[in-house]
Amino acid sequence: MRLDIEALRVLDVVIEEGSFAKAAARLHKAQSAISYQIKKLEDQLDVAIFDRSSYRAELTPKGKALWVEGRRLLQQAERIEKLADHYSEGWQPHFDLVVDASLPMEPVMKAMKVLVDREIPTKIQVKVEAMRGVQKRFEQDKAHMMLVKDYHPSPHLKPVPLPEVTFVLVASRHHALAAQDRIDLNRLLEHVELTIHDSSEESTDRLDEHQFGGDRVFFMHGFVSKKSGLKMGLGFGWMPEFLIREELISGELIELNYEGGSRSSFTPLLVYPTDQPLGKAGELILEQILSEFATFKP
Amino acid sequence: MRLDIEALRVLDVVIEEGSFAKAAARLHKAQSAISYQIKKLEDQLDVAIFDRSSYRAELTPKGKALWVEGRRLLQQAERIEKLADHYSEGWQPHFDLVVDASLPMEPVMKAMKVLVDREIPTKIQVKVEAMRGVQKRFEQDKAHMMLVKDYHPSPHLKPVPLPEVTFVLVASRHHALAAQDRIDLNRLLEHVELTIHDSSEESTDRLDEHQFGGDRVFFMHGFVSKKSGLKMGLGFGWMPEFLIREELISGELIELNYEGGSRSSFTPLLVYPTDQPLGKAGELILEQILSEFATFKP
DNA sequence: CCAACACCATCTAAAAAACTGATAGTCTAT
DNA sequence: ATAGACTATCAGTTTTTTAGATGGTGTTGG
Repeated sequence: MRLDIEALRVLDVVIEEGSFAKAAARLHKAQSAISYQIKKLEDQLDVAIFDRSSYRAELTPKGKALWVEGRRLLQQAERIEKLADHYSEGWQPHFDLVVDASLPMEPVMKAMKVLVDREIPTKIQVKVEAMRGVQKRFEQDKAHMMLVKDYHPSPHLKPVPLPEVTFVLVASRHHALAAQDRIDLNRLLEHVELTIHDSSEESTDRLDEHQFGGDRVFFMHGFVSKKSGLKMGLGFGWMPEFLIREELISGELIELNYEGGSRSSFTPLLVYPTDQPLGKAGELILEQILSEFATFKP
Repeated sequence: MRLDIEALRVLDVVIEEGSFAKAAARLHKAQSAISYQIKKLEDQLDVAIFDRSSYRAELTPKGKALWVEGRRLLQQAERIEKLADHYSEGWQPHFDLVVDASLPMEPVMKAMKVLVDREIPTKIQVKVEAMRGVQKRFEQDKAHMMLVKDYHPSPHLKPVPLPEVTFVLVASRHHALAAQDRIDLNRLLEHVELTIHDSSEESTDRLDEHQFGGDRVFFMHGFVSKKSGLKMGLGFGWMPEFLIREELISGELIELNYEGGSRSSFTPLLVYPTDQPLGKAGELILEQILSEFATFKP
């Protein structure tokens, strides 16, 4: 017979109350039951927890050390029970959110902070991916929600529109294209294009709508490195407007005068599966993200 | 009925083995006993841990999360059992050692490091005190050992001599006394004496043997601050030779030419009570400290 | 396609553990 | 001294846990 929790619970109460008898009263048990549990614990651990030589049973140093460890175990037990309670109340253990890198992170972060502050029992994971990698990750991880620029529709997926995001075609002010007027596609293709590396590996064949397909395309690993590549004049490329607002104002990055249009807007979508309920955490996250995006001004 | 460890143990084995039946085999129990324990756990926590809709019982996400928490509880339970085992093997929960500040700490530290490296289950506490504070703390805390310069003998205390420690009467080279020849006591008392504050408060009346009792005595809070006080020329005072060896060689501190003798040696003692066994940890500590002191060359 | 197998739930009876209530011994305080 | 508070222990009862048997369901391999 191995260590069991009940004995530790009894030990804890005995020490708190100061005597077996009082502990029995508090636990609504007979005093003999307390004696039994303590004796059992001592037999199991083969340690004298109480010193019976004096009148009142006194805690030995070893007993005290074991008590301290026992309390840690009881705390862990309570954690588990509380966790299970949360589950019964409709909280899920996990909530996975996949976000397209071209969307502003700030409202997502703010929404997460609100949830963290509320001490939600659900463990929330946010994964940032690019292009087709978003939906791939969403399906692969069986995630609960994604924020995307574009996605493969399905009867099981419900989209909710988010505020528009504008992309601008830019290059460094020192870049050859920066000074040119009425640039056509061929002219553009003579230069290096910077784009984001699709996080779903193999698909080098498919092109994103914000990608021209010239001979020399540099794949960057996120908008942060893409932006610094653009700033150092490595090439030209599309950038979300909210990420380069300052550089456009300061003139560090120049909006290209491209014939096909140097601006392009799209409506990002919040997508979630309808074949399973969002759950308590999901509803909250949905609500928070929508509210944060609604008030978001970059 | 509350959460119990046995159910978590069963859950863990079931998940490891992949099926109720295999878990039953490994635990030398009937398969129905496994079913019972898992069902009980699910009832207690009111959470579906396994999904029985498919052929093999599959762990649900909630079940997995609870399993992870359950394992932490099992680990804590093992900790407790192991701790109790150590106790049965003669290890004590605590070992308190009080050390006089005028003794070299290096061998003590080295001895402690050896014990820590051996991963002794006993929690060792070292407390450094000064003068009469050493024995006071020893008695007050019912410590298991002390390293002292001097102590009140008792039939229950056994002393073991340690290598000699030499005290030197010194002052800064810039101090008025530094240049003087054949200093007598009266001359000495004209100057400020630096000494260590006895850590047993009230006893301002009793003087340590290394204390002259002039009008202006500065009480420092340890040999470190005493040394810096001496170096900045605040006064004169006794210092253990091993602590100021470098300063004596460099001439930063000068050994005073005092009539009564500028050097004084004593034999520090390792003292422990004989009315209770030292225990496994105590024996080891005794052995280590003696060996470290024996080989200690400052 | 079917037979052999592996999986799990459920039932009953039996074993084990935990508890109660009573009693006795010990110590404290008045 | 005596009442009161403390714990150990015992016998008997209740509760929990287990084994063993059975049945339904799904898988696998000839």
